[in-house]
Amino acid sequence: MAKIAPLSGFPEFLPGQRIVEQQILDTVREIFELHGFASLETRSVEPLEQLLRKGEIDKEVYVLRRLHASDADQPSQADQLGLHFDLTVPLARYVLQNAGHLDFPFRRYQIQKVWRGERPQEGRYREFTQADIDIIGRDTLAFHHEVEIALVMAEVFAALPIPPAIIKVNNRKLVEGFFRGVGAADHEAGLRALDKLDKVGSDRVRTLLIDEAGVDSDRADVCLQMAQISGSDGSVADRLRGLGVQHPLLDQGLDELMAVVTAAEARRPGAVAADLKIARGLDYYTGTVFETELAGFESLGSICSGGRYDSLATDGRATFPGIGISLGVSRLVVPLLAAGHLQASRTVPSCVLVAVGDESERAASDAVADQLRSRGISTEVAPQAAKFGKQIRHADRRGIPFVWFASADGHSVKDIRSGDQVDADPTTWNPPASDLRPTVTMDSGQATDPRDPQQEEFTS
RNA sequence: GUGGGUGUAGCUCAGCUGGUAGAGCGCCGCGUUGUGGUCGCGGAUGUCGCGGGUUCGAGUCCCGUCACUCACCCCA
Repeated sequence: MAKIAPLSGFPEFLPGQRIVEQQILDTVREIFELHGFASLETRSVEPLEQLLRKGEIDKEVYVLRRLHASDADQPSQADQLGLHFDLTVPLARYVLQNAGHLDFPFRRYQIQKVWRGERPQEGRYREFTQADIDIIGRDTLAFHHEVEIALVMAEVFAALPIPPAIIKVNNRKLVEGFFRGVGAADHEAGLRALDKLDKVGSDRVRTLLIDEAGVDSDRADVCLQMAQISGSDGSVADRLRGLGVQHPLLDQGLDELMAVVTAAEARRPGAVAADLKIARGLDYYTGTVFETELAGFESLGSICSGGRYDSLATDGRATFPGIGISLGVSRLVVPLLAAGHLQASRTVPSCVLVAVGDESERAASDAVADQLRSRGISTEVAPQAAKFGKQIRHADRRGIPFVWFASADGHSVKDIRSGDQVDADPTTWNPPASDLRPTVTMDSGQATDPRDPQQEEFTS
């Protein structure tokens, strides 16, 4: 029999892994809604023209084509449909389209698949799930939302059974002002160079700054010093000012950066830190930018990124500035599962397996199952009236904690982990609350409830 | 798109200079004739990625191809 190979970059889960992902998605959704973000789903496709605004053809967009389309009705680029590669561009289109029906500032979350036609690697996929929150204003958007957005994500990280995640913040105005202040010819090239600091080291970045960004060789070191500044208190501003670079944009960016960092530090210490080397590739960001580093998984890159965009959407009369951040659910979950750090307590939702003594007694077992289900206990009935040993094994393989035995003498339920078996009444029996649903465990033996912010510390 | 690595049982892998394919784990059965897990004994499983070539003979050598994977680029 021919083996079906997996399709690279299109991750799929086994049932137990899917349970982990679903619980994480449930937690994300719950916290987003706790903060009043409304759910939105946009279509999977946008006109190619919309996706490629500013003529960037380097974006790896998957296009959609009818199998039976003839060469004659080859659509123009304007009509061609592409799968969206993020959730921000569709949001911009949606806001313009529905501006008359929306109330501003408009707060929405969106958890959907996106597609990018890139070469896959660990943590980067061709089809993956993003969880976005954005706040969109009409003409203006108050600055405090930038703090709010970061703190909502920080709350998500605190609630998830994952290693510590730190949101790194920088500001485009600050960096641009800095590069103007040191007389760089191309501040965008400078940005890209600094972004590589962790990867290629300061010597190579110095070369890039000089060759690509046009920084004078004697000022390249000042840029490197700037890039090495990070922290979550006022010393960040002091160290930056100590470098002596002057530019109005730099001052404005620094004020904004410090406002985000100090406000976040006051409300959730340790969750957010300034880091002046982070750049963010996407070109529509105009101020605050976010990246998130997952402890022990730094090589994945950012698991959650976003920022402020002043002019992503405009209809000529009004502009719609926004602030948003996007959690790469797949980038977070797939590597943690692959490394074996996350485990579900079982591979099925079932809390109870009702044994079947003989096929002639199946109806009685079904009745027990229905009684348990009516009280919210996920229950399945044994597929065969096999030996009880096999039925217990059926439950054991799947991690189902309880097996129910019904006989003419009465009912009993066995906790197959302890082996304890007790008489029970299907109309009143309840499992311990912790067994009602599958639980997600981080590493070995540490049960964590994704909804419980008091989760265990990650140990690697 | 560019460059490197790897394809052998369900999984992880061994298989030397060519000589008819192996281990561990898992799976199935029995011991234990209707209460699993431990233990013991027994058993099943392969187009050796695919196509071609060299050879008496190819998992092994050569060519091609596909897939997976890592790095660059870029990003969640």
